Amino acid sequence: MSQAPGRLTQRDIARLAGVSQTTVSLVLNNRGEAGARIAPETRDRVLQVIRETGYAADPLARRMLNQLNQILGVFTYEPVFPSTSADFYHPFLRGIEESAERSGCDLLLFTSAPVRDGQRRIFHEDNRLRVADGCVLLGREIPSAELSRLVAEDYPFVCVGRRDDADGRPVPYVGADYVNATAQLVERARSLGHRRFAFVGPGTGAESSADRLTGFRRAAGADAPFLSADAPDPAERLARLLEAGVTAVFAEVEAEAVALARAAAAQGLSVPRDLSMVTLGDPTIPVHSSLDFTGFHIPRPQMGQQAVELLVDVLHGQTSVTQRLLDCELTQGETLGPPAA
Amino acid sequence: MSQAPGRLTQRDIARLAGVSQTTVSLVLNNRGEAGARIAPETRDRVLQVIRETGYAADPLARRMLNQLNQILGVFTYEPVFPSTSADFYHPFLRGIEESAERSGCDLLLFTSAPVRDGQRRIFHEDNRLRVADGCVLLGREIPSAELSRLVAEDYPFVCVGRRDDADGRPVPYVGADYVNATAQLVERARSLGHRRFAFVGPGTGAESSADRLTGFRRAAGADAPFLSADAPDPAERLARLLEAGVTAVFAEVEAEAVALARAAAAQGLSVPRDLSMVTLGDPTIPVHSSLDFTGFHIPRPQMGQQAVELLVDVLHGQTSVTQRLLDCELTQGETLGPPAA
DNA sequence: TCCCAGTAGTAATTCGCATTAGCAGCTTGA
DNA sequence: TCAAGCTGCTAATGCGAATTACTACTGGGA
Repeated sequence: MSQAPGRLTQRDIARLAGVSQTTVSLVLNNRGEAGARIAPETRDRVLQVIRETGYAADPLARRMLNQLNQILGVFTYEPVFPSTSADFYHPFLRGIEESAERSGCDLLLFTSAPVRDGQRRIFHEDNRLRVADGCVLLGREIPSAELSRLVAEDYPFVCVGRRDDADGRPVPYVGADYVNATAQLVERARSLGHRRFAFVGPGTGAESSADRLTGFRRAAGADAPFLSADAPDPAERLARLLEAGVTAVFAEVEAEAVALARAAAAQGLSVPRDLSMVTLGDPTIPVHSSLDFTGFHIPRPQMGQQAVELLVDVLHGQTSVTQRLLDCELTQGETLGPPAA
Repeated sequence: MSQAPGRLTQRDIARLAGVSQTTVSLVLNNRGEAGARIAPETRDRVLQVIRETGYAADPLARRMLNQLNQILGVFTYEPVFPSTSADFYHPFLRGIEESAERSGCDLLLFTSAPVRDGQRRIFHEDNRLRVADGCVLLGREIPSAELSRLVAEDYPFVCVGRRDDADGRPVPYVGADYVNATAQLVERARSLGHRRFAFVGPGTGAESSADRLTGFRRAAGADAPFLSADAPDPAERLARLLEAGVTAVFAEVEAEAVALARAAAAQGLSVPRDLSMVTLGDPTIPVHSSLDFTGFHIPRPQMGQQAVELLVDVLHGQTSVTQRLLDCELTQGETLGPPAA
């Protein structure tokens, strides 16, 4: 019915060049020279028509035959261009874009995925994942059901951020080594003389949360206090920490660190003189604070970049290692100092 | 490669239910009741098998039939996710994304377009424009040669931002009415008592520049001073304006307004007491300034949104009006006041 | 003169699904 | 009794591109 006005097909090209559709296809796919049993003269004629018309193969038709289209999908669990959290997601996307450009691929944003229960879902009636050759997945938390299904269907994809196995099968990813970065920060605190550490934050749910807690526990000991930030009042949380004799606090979220620091200031305590404070990664939500926190940087652009590179390798069957962890750079900051004597 | 091994097809379902593929298709598509001449018994049997197997139609195959791929291209003349200028382009893209989501389309970013002469080009060897059903074009300045070719090829596209005709043929766009917004600001200044106005900025090149100058001239008179910001020294430009007796300056670019204001302050002049200053649109480059400029807002998200809507309409042959101008909202600000007596 | 090999192209088929045309078998109606 | 009209299903076709199988032609050697 709704006839696409100008969609050109190989038949059109064939007609214009006075050859068969097969010939057009051969010209396009044996571009090199090997095995192409097409006279140079003919090939040039066909290519000329293609150039003049700007013909490009229908990606759907090609995917029907399991061909690659140089199209990489990008699936985000939040809108790509939001006002909030833009600052956080952007660097990943910048890396993705950069890498896609280098490998000559176009990026397909799956904006068609409808939001359900406040989240986008990959799998829905009419999911168009297969339009892309493969897909990069971006999101703090990715429902494991979706991951399982992707793995089960053998769909080529790479997550940005480490992921747990899905149904016992490894999930391809390029992640940041939060475990190690967190552990290193604890060690740094220890070498400054701290002995009582505490972790404040969710610590569960997303892998990124769990990894930070894991790193903390590894270095601080399994019995070090772990405070989920549920308690409504920062002052109360601070009080509990001080009661426990904690001298160095590791906050998963920068916002929490800021809240605690403020509560401390309200009590006349100063950071880091009376209490050291470390944040575990770049803020997801922009926070206003004059404090230059000690912590680490997440190598976001690199993660995006390498995710695309890995995906391309996977698509070309050029790799068997599908999981990469990148180091985080520790930042000096000014919120970690020796404990009060 | 990416074909899931055990992927079910209607043929499989048909075999399992002991019917033909056609029947399966009919059962699935005439679900309602109209025209479906399938015995309830048969239909139930088919549905049963579908339920048991979890079969889902391949969306690619479906889309093959109704000619539209639901892929909208987005061509930007700069990278989409840069660190600089992100603030300016983002709102457009947010609108585009939002609208694409609503119309169930995916967005294809043409990251594969190579950069030549410091700019991306649509048309290059092997351009993949036609992979998408149509395309949204984003950029301050779009080479008219490219526009001409798009129009000539009858390729469905919509520009964000007004564009001049290409080779005498109208270019589809959703733009902002800079002419009117600028003229209104001049009128506002006039009603405050100003009589000598000046326009500072390129004023030519991109349509967006030209439109502002046009609006300015329309309201201020063709002989009002127009200063291209070429002169290297802001102080010098300021001097020239004051010499000419100008009391209200209309700066195309916020950065220029800031520079002039600074130069004025250096001479002990204050804005708006000694000199009124108006900026014509949101800053393209973030500028640090404590001044809250009088000017207007560009309805960027709306422009992006409507560009997609228009494109979709064009693709469905549902519209003949392919040019839209949106109003800009004037901002009060504090840099426009009555002229010094 | 005939056969084999090589060259340059085309017809036919495939992917998974929707749609159209059509084919049996069973009522009706006159 | 037979054409006309249903009912319930299937064969055939098409979407656009890739691939396989095949054909038509040209030379060269014996």
